[in-house]
Amino acid sequence: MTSEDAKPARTSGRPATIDADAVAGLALDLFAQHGYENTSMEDIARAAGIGRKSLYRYFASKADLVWGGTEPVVEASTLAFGSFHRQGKSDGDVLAGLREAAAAGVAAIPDLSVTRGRLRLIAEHAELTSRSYESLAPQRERTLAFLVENGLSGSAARYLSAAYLATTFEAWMQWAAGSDPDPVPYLMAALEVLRVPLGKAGVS
Amino acid sequence: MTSEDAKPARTSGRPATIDADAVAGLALDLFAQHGYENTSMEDIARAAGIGRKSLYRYFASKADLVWGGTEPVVEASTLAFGSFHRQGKSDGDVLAGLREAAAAGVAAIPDLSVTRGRLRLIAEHAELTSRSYESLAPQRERTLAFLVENGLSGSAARYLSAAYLATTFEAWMQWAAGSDPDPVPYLMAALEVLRVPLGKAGVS
DNA sequence: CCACCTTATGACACTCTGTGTCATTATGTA
DNA sequence: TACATAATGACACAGAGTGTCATAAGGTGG
Repeated sequence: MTSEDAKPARTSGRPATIDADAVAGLALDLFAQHGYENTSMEDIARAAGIGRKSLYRYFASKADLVWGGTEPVVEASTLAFGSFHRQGKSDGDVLAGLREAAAAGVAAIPDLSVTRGRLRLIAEHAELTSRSYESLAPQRERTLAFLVENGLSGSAARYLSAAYLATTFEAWMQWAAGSDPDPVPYLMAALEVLRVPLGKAGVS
Repeated sequence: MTSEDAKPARTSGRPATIDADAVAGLALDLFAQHGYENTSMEDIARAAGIGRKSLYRYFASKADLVWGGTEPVVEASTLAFGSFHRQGKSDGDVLAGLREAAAAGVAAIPDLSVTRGRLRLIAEHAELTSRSYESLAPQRERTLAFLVENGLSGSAARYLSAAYLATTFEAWMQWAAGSDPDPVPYLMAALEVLRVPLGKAGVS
């Protein structure tokens, strides 16, 4: 999400002058100040000193301004899946892998208070809460792949990954609603409701 | 959702001339024929022979035309929770209650093929899939209440109900994607990934 | 130092969703 | 027949999101 990585360092052409992260932060401020629906994309663009169309070039939708910052968490969870597998624990409890992934996501967040603000904003607006399904789609795929790699059948993996996404999201929301500094206990409690169905090793 | 119940039988005033169910059915036909996003509310209104504003009086949003028909399922599940409790099995496995509720929802559907079409449409459009969070909100509350009444702690109930909603939704989507007539096996398989966390009876 | 090329930028116009207002119409009741 | 009630739709509006296109700005090669 940060504006400097990913981009393969172009050799020519006009360089970007807009700092996407700064604009997103500014938008969050405006949302906190005037309310989400009372702040139009036009308002945000004007406050950022850019055109509305330019704003849309960096953020595909208004919701992206809020959800955009969650991508690093997904990325970190993905990496945790990778290392879990490589450590050769794959014959063990895949739930341990899910726990590790959830905790790794937490560790990837530089400033939890910003995340709390973001999640509270999401909780307050159904339009944003709904977006969780789409925003977590990459994580759903990664989780599914991890579970299948570790011996679960396709359908069991699908249901377990759906449950994993839903419970961890709910855990984050519960954490955000309160004032506890550490979200990990919430995540661990949430994952307590999951189990690996019997006869998991159907393949290979 | 049907246009005749719920309404407390007014004593005077002009009676409604619009059949909401018929309009929703017509909209589904148009969506199937021209695609969801290629069909505007204006198109639907025109095809139904009514004004766009009147259409919005019956359906708060375009998504409601698709999701509206799922309310009976939620209602039936709710009733199943009630009877489960009254049968005095509440000291037993609450997961059995969830299974009963899921199955009861299936039994409440008059024509499964219509539901399959609806769910396929939902699956194809992220905009509609997202809506599941909002559309299932009543069911989330009912499930939460059921679990709490049966001795789960607030947080465990919250996580379990989130997982219940997510897995059953995923089960419905899996069923809709295929051609099996009965969704129940999908639902039962999905619920296999759930468990009641230890120390559930923390209250009362 | 200049020409060129690539890309960011924003002005303009447009469609569609969703909402609010308000006059009109139709129907059952007194 | 008058009245109250509620459905209906015409009109107008804000805002999200998209497409097109001319222009500006900086780097690269001559």
